[in-house]
Amino acid sequence: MQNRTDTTRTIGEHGIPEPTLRRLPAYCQVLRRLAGRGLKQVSCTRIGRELGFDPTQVRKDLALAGAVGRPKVGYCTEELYRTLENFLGWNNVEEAVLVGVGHLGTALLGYTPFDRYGVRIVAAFDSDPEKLGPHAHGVQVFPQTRLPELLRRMKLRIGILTVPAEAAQSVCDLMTANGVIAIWNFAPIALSVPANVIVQNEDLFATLGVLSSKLAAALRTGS
Amino acid sequence: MQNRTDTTRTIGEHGIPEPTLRRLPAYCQVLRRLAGRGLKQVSCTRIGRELGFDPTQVRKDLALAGAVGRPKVGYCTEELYRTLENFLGWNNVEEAVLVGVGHLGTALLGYTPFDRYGVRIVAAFDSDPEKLGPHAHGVQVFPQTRLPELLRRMKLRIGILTVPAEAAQSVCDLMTANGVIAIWNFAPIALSVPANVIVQNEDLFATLGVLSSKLAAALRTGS
DNA sequence: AGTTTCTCGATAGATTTTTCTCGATAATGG
DNA sequence: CCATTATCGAGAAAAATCTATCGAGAAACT
Ligand SMILES: NC(=O)c1ccc[n+]([C@@H]2O[C@H](COP(=O)([O-])OP(=O)(O)OC[C@H]3O[C@@H](n4cnc5c(N)ncnc54)[C@H](O)[C@@H]3O)[C@@H](O)[C@H]2O)c1
Ligand SMILES: NC(=O)c1ccc[n+]([C@@H]2O[C@H](COP(=O)([O-])OP(=O)(O)OC[C@H]3O[C@@H](n4cnc5c(N)ncnc54)[C@H](O)[C@@H]3O)[C@@H](O)[C@H]2O)c1
Repeated sequence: MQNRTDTTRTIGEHGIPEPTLRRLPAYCQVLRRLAGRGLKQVSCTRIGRELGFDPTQVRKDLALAGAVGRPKVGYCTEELYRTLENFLGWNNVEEAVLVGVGHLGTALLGYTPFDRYGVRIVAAFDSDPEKLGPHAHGVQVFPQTRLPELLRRMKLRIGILTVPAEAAQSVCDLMTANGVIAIWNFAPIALSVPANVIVQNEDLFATLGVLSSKLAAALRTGS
Repeated sequence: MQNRTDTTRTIGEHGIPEPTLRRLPAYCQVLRRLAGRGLKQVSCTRIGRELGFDPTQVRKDLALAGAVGRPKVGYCTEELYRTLENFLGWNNVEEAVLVGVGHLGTALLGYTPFDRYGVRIVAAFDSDPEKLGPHAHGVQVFPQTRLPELLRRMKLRIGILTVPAEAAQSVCDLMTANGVIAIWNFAPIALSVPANVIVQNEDLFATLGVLSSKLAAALRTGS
């Protein structure tokens, strides 16, 4: 089909389709569950049924992540899980910083099984003096003013951003200026960052938008 | 291209591509911001620049949502905003129920500007007696046992699910059995529901997976 | 042992989504 | 008034993604 001079451009280093990438965590969860039930072998058909995905798609996704299976048998549950975990970078946990200990930030700080997902929050910051002090799981909340100093000292590379939208860009700048190269952004705003920095927006309202527009459509049609 | 007997099947009633649907809320946010600055007219180029999207894509998205603009001028900011809001169903706010007043549920209950996004949480439920009573914004937390009764009485159609994964399916069943037809699910598990029920999963770990695998790839390559 | 059945892996086909190109239109500035 | 420029709208092309098909291997059953 496409015989330009240089195909295989996109598949440079981590050139996995993003939709695939977004499905991998779901596979991990299913595998953990099935492994917990003592299932040694697992097939794409099975995984697909659990998640409502097409088996062929599952197979393709797993292949892209580097998994290999055997005909009739499927994949070894444990091995497949480790392959995915390794691919996602979840086997060696990265330490992370969280800025903005409000409603959402507190919820994230309180979420225990985060290190299962490759991230451990080791420090938090807030500009509000009332938020300071030790928090859940012994994570300390520091005053925002100490962010540059501590960030440099601790060499944290992942930043979680849960401040109001107005403050997001300036906090983001502060993070990137002090060594953060990957940002998980919960503020509903597009951040502008240096070229080498990775930003992933957790856009809750995108999901809500899909939900409510589908609902609106269903109500128009249905009754 | 496709001259089957019945084309225009997919474009039945709400046949907008889902990626488009997911971008619409972002356009709303930008428009709100720009309108706040007194901007009467706005172009796709401008919106695209704010969000890092391709202008053509913005134009196509807006067209799909039913917006019309004028050459050289662009769109009327206010009118465009209302068009999108109307398309998303965010102009008439739906009342919603939240089940699971834990870390995440509390954060959502505490989020003031939800009604700007078409949803108002009017009741919450939890199986833990300690969580009962009045909560932020006067939302009452009821015991889980009263869910069927109150759900039927209040005729709520949107359910927000923030219970642990193990409990998610049973709570979901309870919701759908009592009139809920749209579920915003935060539990990391695939729900099975009757055919007419809409489920949107807010899969936080999908985003985190993309982030960490990109970071892992960058670290492998870069340094 | 032979047959059946289930599954992976690869390839090709279909569909969806994004990007590009073009002409028409309206404001702006000489 | 006319050239210029910015913009929408529509349609085509390109790219990405998803789905279907087929062959071969491995286990289970007869
Ligand atoms: N709570 C939710 O359910 C929810 C849902 C969707 C999106 N969000 C988004 O998440 C972000 C946080 O929401 P929230 O409800 O937790 O808000 P919040 O107001 O409860 O918390 C924000 C926190 O950030 C702190 N902060 C403000 N400016 C700061 C600065 N410059 N440096 C450091 N800390 C600063 C505040 O002191 C506060 O503790 C917002 O952008 C919001 O739009 C929240
Ligand atoms: N907190 C986070 O940052 C976070 C992040 C990602 C995903 N999640 C997911 O969101 C969900 C909630 O997380 P959380 O941290 O708020 O958990 P949590 O344990 O703090 O809260 C769960 C709440 O649900 C209630 N509950 C349990 N079973 C119930 C039942 N059958 N009926 C009614 N209520 C019941 C509990 O009493 C508790 O109040 C989980 O599925 C979790 O995996 C949370």
